[in-house]
Amino acid sequence: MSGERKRPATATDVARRAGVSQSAVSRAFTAGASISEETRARVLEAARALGYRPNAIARAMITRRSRIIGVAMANLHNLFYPDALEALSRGLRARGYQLLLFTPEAGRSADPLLREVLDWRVDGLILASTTLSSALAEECRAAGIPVLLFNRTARGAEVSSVTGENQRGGRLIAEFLAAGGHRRCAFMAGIENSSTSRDRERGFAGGLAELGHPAPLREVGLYRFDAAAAAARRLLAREDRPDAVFCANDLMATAMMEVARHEFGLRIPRDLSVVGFDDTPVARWPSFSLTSFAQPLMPMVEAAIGLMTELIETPDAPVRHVVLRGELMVRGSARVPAEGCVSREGALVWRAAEELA
Amino acid sequence: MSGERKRPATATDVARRAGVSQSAVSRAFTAGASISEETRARVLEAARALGYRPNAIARAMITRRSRIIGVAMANLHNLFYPDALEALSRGLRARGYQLLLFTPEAGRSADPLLREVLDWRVDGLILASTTLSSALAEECRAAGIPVLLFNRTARGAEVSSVTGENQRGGRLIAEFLAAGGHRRCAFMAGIENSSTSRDRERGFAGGLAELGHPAPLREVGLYRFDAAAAAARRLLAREDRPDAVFCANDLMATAMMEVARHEFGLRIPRDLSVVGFDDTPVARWPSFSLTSFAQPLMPMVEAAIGLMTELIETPDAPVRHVVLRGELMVRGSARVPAEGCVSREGALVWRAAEELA
DNA sequence: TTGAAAGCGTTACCAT
DNA sequence: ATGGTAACGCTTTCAA
Repeated sequence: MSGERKRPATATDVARRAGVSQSAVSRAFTAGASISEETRARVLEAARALGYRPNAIARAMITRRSRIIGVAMANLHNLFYPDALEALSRGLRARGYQLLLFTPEAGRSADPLLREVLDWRVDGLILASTTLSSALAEECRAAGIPVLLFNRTARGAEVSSVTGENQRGGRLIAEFLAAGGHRRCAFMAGIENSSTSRDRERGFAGGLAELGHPAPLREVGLYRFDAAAAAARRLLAREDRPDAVFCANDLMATAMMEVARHEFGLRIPRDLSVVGFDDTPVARWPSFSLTSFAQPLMPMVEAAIGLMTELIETPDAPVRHVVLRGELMVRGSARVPAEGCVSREGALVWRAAEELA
Repeated sequence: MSGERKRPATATDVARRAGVSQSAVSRAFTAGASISEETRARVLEAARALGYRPNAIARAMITRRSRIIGVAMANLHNLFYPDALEALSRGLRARGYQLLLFTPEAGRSADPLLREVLDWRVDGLILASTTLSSALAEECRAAGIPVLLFNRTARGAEVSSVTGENQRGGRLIAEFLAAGGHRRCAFMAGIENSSTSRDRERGFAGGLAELGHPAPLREVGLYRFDAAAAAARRLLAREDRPDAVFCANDLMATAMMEVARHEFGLRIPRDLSVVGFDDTPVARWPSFSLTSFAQPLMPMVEAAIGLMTELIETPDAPVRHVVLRGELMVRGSARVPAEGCVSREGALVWRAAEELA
């Protein structure tokens, strides 16, 4: 026989059992509250006996702080994101926050989802795969709900963000490929209107231009394996096939390598150099040994959590853009220039031109 | 100047503006409530003007149903899980539930985390990477909170679950490798005390035994790339090196292949056959072309959501164990037996012995 | 330090 | 169909 669904004990139940007021129970569970050691002990004992734990919903109701952070994340097949999510989850929880997850679809607007999340009066919003509509951004601002973009920036720049050096990364890769003697570079874009893809491309194309190279060929891989494989086929079938490709993330870079080797019989890096972005675990697999720009994942997550808690505690904190330094991890998927690389902690890293000055 | 953090409009605000009672506002937002079309329209108009949306926290408080499902998931670098998480998130939201994520650490008990999640009076718990302590399982049962294990089972079997055919999968792989003429099989375990690894191993070892094969060699790869690579080195350095390895997930299988090829110079499948489990996207990459047992991810997620909603709505629903059929996708990483494979939807699939009868 | 009482923003149950 | 009122379980005054 089951069905004895007893409703959870409340503070009043505990109060009765401990012979104190319900307020006392509340105080016993509030750090730094004014309560004698003796009554607190009595309360805690009674609570233990009844299996009492304060109802977070009621607490959120009265304090008007939910201690919930809404997190938007999609594109989870790009391993950068699951890792980020796991770290965010742990970090938020360590600071007493819950993580309410929502996963916007690539194509459509995230606004309806966002609204549902806002219904929970979340204390903050971390968006890792969507940008806000400006209408919703304004709504959040007016409601005093901090919004933080993770690994993206907004066009209007009126929302705080934490990112890696997308543009500098692209520029470094341009330098690196140029130094490697490549003459016909290509860029494989991710999702066209994402700030990450745009910034990486801007840095790359800008860097090539400065070095007197022609503008790179260009295809779109949507940050997905299949789309990237199709883009790779188009790129490699051209008369003027590129001798180097920078793919806007590692997943697309692996697709590029797979197609180049198995469908076009190319040898990497002899016939084609491939560079990725994010330095996800697959980049270290021997089959790929992918040269890739490493974003500092854990520092980014730490910064995001720190900034978010600051935004929550300081309502009028100004919009901030935190950019964290990364570096180009040099491996075997792209020709290595004769000089310009340095060894760091057992790994090879491309030394930026500006550092040489 | 900002800082005008106006608190969100309440039902009372809307009522005042619309010239109705606060109860009317509530009814306007409750499907099937007894309210005239006219007042509803007036209310909705006022609500729109004020940007009002019902406070989910207050609603949860009074209805005693949070419409939140707690989801435990870790091991996100195994791509099976991010995909499952994304699907769970979408499916739950489509049914009006929020997803509260928590990510237990591999080693330590999930109980403390679970407690925090229960503080939110979640309507249900889906555990994809942890098993409950029996104490907590009992607590949940008493409190009437449905618990569902996803891709795992509990020892005591007193908790409902949704899984693929782990044991049958292991058995099929044994048959497949035996039919391929292999004589020295090995098994690479995942996390030792996980039901998935145990069941896959039981099926595999049992199948081999029935076919008169010796017990497989055995190493532990913890479901992780690095640990699996280390295990692979131990396995391949042996005098009696195996000629076939079944790895309990795809990630470990790729590690196995990488080590075999790049450190031992082995050719796959000529020198070594490798079989994985989960049929994650990487299995289709040409470099691996991994033979792998496909778990039906989307049906599993659908079943989980369906079962969970049923458990929520039917308090005394009995414990159920849903097992969903999968199949062994045959590719190039393991020797293909002369017969026994059939083509299905353009892919090659191993036909189970029991189907031949 | 303690208890009583007033909310927090809803839904649900009454009457009307 | 509508409005008044009592919860829901807690935190936070305010007196004592």
